[in-house]
Amino acid sequence: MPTSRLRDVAERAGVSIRTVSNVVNGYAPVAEKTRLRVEAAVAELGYRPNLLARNLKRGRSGVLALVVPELDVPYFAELARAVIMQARARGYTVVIDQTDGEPGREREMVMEGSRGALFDGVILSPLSLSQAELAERDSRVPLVLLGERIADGGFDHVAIDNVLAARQATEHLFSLGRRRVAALGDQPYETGETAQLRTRGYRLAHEAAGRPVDESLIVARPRFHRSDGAEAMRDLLRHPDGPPDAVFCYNDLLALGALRTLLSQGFRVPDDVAVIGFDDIEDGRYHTPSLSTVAPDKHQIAQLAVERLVARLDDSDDSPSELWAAHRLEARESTMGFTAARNPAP
Amino acid sequence: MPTSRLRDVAERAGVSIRTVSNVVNGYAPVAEKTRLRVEAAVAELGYRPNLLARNLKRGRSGVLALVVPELDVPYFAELARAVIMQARARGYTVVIDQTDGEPGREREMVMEGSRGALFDGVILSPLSLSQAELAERDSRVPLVLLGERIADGGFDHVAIDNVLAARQATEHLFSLGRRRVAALGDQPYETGETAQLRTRGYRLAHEAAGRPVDESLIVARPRFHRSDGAEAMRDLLRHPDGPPDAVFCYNDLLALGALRTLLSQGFRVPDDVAVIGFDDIEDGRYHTPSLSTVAPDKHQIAQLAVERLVARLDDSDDSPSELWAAHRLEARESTMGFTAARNPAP
DNA sequence: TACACTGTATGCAACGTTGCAAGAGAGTAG
DNA sequence: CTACTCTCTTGCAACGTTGCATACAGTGTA
Repeated sequence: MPTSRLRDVAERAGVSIRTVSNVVNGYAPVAEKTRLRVEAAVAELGYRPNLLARNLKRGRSGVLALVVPELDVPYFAELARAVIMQARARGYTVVIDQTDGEPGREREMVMEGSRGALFDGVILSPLSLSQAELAERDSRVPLVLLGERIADGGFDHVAIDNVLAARQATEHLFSLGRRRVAALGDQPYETGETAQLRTRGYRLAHEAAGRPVDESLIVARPRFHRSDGAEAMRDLLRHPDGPPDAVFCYNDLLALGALRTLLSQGFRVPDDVAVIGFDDIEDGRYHTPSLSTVAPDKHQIAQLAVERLVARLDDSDDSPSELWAAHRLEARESTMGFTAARNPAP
Repeated sequence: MPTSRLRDVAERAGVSIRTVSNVVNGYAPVAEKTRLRVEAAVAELGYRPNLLARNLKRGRSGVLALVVPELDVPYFAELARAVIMQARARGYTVVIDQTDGEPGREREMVMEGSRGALFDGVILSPLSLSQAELAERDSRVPLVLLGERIADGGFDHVAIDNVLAARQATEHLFSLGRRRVAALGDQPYETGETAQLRTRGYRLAHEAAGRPVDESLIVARPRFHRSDGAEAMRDLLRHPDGPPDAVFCYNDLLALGALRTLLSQGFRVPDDVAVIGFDDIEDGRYHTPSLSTVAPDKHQIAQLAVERLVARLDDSDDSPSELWAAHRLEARESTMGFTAARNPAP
C-alpha cells in the first residue's frame, strides 16, 4: 500500500488539494458536506500528512532536541522523561542526544545550529562546553540551558538554587550533631560551575555555624558516577584524622557509591557515617539505608525549560531569563537512621 | 544571520545550484578548482544543508524511532543508550518515545505508520500491544520488535533465550541449597509473553530437578517497578508456610523492591532469603548486598536491532528473522553472600 | 574536418505540503 | 436586474533539496 498523499485524497473526494489541506488542518471554513466527504476519503485511504513536507513548508519541524551527557544516568533519564511529557503536551516531539561528555558532540549539537532545521530548539544540559564557548554561538536556534550554570545573562537558563540547597544539606548534617562533614564532588575548574556552587553552599553552612572548613575534606571528582563515589569514599576512609562522620555528595550516584564502600567495609550508616546525596533519583529510595538527598523539582525544571523554549520560538527577541525551580530536602535513613524497630518498605 | 541556502552558496561561488549540491554530497565529478571555490563559499556563509528538504526529496529521514514504555526504567535507559550509539554509528538519529504503557500511544507510534515519514523505521519494546494487534499493522515502515515476545514469524525480532535464562537463574538458587524458590513477576495473559517464558524456565528447572512446583510461590504482577517488588515481597512474607528461602524476580527493579522489603523487615539476604533479578541494571551492582541477576547483552541487542532495521530499509522483502542475543548469569552477594571478611566495593 | 568521447557543469521538474490571493456561487438588498 | 456581500473553494507558487537528462567544452582519433 503506497502512502497516499493530499492529492490522492483530493481526487477521491472530488475536491481540490487545497480543500483537503484545509480540512486536515481545520483552517478555512469548509462546508459540512465537503468536510464529511473529505474525511471519508482520508479514512478510506488511510491518509497521514507527510510531516517532512509540512515542516519544510512551514519552516518548523515540531521537534525539540534534548542534549544530555548520558541517558543511563538516572537523573537525566528522569529529566528526559519529564521533558518528553512536557513537550508532548505542547505538540512537540523530542529527540535525545547523548554527548557522552565529548566536547565534540556537545558542540556539534549545540553550536552548529539546528542540524539543518531538523529541530526547532535545543535544551542543553552542558557538561564540557564552557560559558565562553557558548557565548560564541550564532543562535539560529533557540537554546535553553538546563542544569545549573553560573549565569552570564546570555541564555535562558533553568536551575535550582544550588548554593542554598547545598547549604541546607550541610546544615542538615550539622543539625544531627555531625562535626566532620566531607564534601564529595567539587570541580574547581571552568566547566564545573554547578559543583562550585554546591561547594559555596557547603562553605556558607560552615561559616554560619562558626566552624572552620577542613579543606582536606573537600574531595574533587571530575565525574559523578557510582564508581567515582565508591573510590572517593575509599580515599576518605584513609584520611589521617580518620573517617569523617558525614558525607555530602554532589549527586546521588556518588552517594550510592560511597554507601557501597562504607557498608562493604563494615561501617554503619548513618551511625558511623551519615550520607546525603543530591538529585533524588528513584533508586536512592530503595537502598538500605534509604538515601537522604536534595530533591530538585524535575517536573518543574522540565516544564520551565520547555515552556521557555516554546515561547522563544514565537518571539525570539525577548531577553534571556533566569528561571528557578524548587527543591526540597528529603531526609531518609542514610542520615536519620532506622526509626522504630524497622522501617516498612516505602 | 539568516540561514543560507544552496542558492546563496551557488551565487557566491559563481556556479549553479546543482554543482554546489554535487560538491556538498560528493556526487558527480567536480573539477578541483570549482570544488575549492564552492567549499570556500560554503565555509564563508556557514552553509548547512537543510535536512528537512533533503529528506523530503530523498524520501528518507535518517531517523529511527525507539519506542519504550518508560525511559526512566534503568533497563530501557541503558538500552536506549546502546541503541542511540549503534544508530549513530550508522548515520542515523534516534527519537525516543515513551508510551507509559498506554495502548493508545503505543499504537499511534507503531501502527499509524511513520508519523508522516518523520522516521524511517521503528524499534519497539512492546508492552500493551498484543501479537494479534501487531499483525494487523500495515507495514509501511519497517519494525523490529525488541525485548522478548513469542515469535509468530511476522516481524523481525531480537531477544534473548528467556526460558533458558530463567531456568539458569532458578537452578542457580537450587545449587545453593534453596528449597522453596518463589517466582515474582508472572503475567498470565495475552501481553505477558516474556514473563510467561520466564515462568516456563522456572518450571523446567523444577522438572529437571525432580521437584514439584508450589503454585502458590508463583506471584503475578502486572508491572515491574520497585514498588511492585516491595509489595509482592510483603505478600510473600505472609505465606502460610512461611517465607520462601529464595526469590527469582523477573526484573531487577522487582528484585530491588523485594530486597528493600526483606532488609527493612530484618531478614538477612542471602542468609534467610536469596534474591536474584533480571536485566543487570547498573544499580544492582551497588546495592548492599549487590544483586545477583541475569545479564542480557544489551549492547548486542541494540546492535542486532539497529543492524536489522537498517538492512530492512534497503531491502524490504527479506523475510522476517529471529535474532538471539547472549545472556549470562551474574552471581553476586544477594545469592552468594559476602565473601571473606567484607567485600571490597566493586 | 568530422566524429566520438571524456569530463564538467547545468536546467528542469519534482518531493508533499501550505500561504496567498483570488475565484465561483449563492444569497440579499437596492 | 444589478451590485454587493458572504461563504466556500481553488490555482499558483514556493519551502530547499536532489534525480534525471542534457549541454557544453575540450581532447583525441579517424
